[in-house]
Amino acid sequence: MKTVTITDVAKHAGVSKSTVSQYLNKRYDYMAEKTKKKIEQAIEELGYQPNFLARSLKQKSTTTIGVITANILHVFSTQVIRAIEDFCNQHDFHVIVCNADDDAEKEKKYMDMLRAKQVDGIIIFPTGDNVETYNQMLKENYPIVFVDRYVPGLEVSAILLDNMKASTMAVNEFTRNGYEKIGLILPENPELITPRRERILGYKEAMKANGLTINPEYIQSTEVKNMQQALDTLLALPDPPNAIIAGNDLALYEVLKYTKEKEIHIPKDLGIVAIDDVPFANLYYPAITSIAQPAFEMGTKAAYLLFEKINKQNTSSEEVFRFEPELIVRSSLIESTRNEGKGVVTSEGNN
Amino acid sequence: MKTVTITDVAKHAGVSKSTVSQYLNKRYDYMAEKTKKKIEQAIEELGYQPNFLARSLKQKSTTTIGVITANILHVFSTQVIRAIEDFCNQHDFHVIVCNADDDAEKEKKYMDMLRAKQVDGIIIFPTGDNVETYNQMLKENYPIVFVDRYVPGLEVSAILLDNMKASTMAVNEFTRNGYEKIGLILPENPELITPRRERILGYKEAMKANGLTINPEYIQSTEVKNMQQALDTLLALPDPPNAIIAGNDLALYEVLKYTKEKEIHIPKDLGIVAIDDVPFANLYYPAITSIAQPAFEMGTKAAYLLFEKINKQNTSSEEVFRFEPELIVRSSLIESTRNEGKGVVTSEGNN
DNA sequence: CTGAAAGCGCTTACAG
DNA sequence: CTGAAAGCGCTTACAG
Repeated sequence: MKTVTITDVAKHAGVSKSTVSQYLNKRYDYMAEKTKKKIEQAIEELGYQPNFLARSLKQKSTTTIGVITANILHVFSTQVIRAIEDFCNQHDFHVIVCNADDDAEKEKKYMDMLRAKQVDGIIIFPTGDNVETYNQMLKENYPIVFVDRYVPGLEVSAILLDNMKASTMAVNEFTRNGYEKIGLILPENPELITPRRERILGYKEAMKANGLTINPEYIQSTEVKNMQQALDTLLALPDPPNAIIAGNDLALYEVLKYTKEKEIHIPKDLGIVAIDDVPFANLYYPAITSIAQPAFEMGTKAAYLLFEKINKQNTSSEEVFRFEPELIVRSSLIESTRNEGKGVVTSEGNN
Repeated sequence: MKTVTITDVAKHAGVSKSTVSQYLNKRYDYMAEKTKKKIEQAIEELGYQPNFLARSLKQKSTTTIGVITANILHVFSTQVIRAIEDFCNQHDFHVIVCNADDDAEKEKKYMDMLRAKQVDGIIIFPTGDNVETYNQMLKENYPIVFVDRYVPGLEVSAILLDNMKASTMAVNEFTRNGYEKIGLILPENPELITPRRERILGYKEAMKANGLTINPEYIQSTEVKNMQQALDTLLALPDPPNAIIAGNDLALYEVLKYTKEKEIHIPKDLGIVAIDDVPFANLYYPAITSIAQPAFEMGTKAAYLLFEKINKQNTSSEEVFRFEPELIVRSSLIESTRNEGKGVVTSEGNN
């Protein structure tokens, strides 16, 4: 099946390519009705479909963006991508999805190829390990936006959770109910990965603010596959915690797996607060008190920001946007008798 | 920042564009060492990055494919996409992800634009409502593969779960343990959506095969938002089921939400088997007996098949591939004392 | 071993 | 109101 081009249409309709092109781009300003009709008919008869690639080459826009995420299997990433895709679809853009798996080399390969393919911009959950490339894009004024993580020292717009606040909320929810021995478990690499670093920091500060001492052994940052053991260690301490903050969804899975296997009762034996609200937190026995992040708003904002850059509307300096976490009180810790009413305490997102 | 092109490199290196192009495509056969060096250096000095678009226009391949899924938020879709993306990445392809939301118009728009952008092929979870476009692509020999669903009467390669077998397994797991009053709940539109249609069919046949009568009221196929009510209806029946098959992950969420709210005890009051194994099925109290589908293998196979078509290796007729579901026995139904050993009964996927 | 020329399928001033 | 021409940034026979 030979592909039919604009030249074929022009011939068939007895007009020039230019005119057909005008038609396609809806520049009817000075177009005779019958010319329109002729072209319309030629297109119909030949089953012509414009080649977007050729147009992109000329117009220097592919109406396509790239998203480089750590791993699309994480619920948060999926939700962010969904929001981005929705936004893009409304603007007739497409999104190329890439999984960098926290691997700097993969990330670099994706960034390079995506740009070679002339995507109009890239949204990245950065590994943080390709500073040179990030910088190069910045220098070229190539539209990029970071999500979930930022890279210190780089002037890139970033969409982040207020992670300090998230762990503060978690700690406070415990202390408010009389807990003092609060552990924290989350995946490895807190130096590199913004949310992990900040959540640990926020935890520490909140502990201090509550007049509690920080026991370094109470903080377990480790590979997911070692978490069962980390939990063993944590609970075998001479003075073990009676409360645990699951630093993200992966950590929560591991904690629940552990408590189930060891028949540790929540909240009687152990109180739990999870950062990242997963769909089943509400269905669990007991329902898990969580700190939710507004994934959809964050994704939408990222897309919005990228579009501003693409359209050069925002030549202002790069900014960091912090989104508010939301505490969803459920039943995974024992409530002390206290003055405050029971129920959902929320703080609305600002963006 | 003016973008630097192959012409600039040629000038800078003192050679022709053709030679630079040869270099870029690693056709060194007859290239003098010093020519290579000169070009290499010019590229380095200018920070040249080839424009893939221009190449694609000429070579008629974008090394990009499209995936049109119903909704990336569904765990199954996410897993399939992850597998596809992995496969593509290994072959230096990219994937554009689209959410059709079971909306035929959205699907059509995506199909059209994706082709206009000259993607090399498309993997679709079809709505089934764009037969004309599907047919057109087929006629043009445009590479497409269907996943999860197929469209009757269309000769398109499709990757499907053996849905009949999945519900048969679910029914048998119940009957084997003495259950006879088995309900089925799943989302609406069983006429259109293959897995739903087939799961109902498989359920009916398995009931018959077990000598059980089919009570139409036991089958609830309804919008997700009406499922709570459907469950009410189901359990308010004069002779209500004591076992329910959740026809997919969404249905399972609704069932668990319902049982939790109504304080219905699983498995004492109600036995549950879920089709689609969700990550938390294993963590739930009680752990949910599930029929898993091999999402990753299915995604990989879809990508593999599409690549065969793209490379014209597979000009043979279109085929339907059925993947084997796997029964994972857990604790959401009461086991009768019986001869078979307890434990995980699996049937391996074949592909 | 390397270069000139044509071409991929469009768009866009510009001329008439 | 419409067309001829140049150009987007590459690749690819072909000639020398």
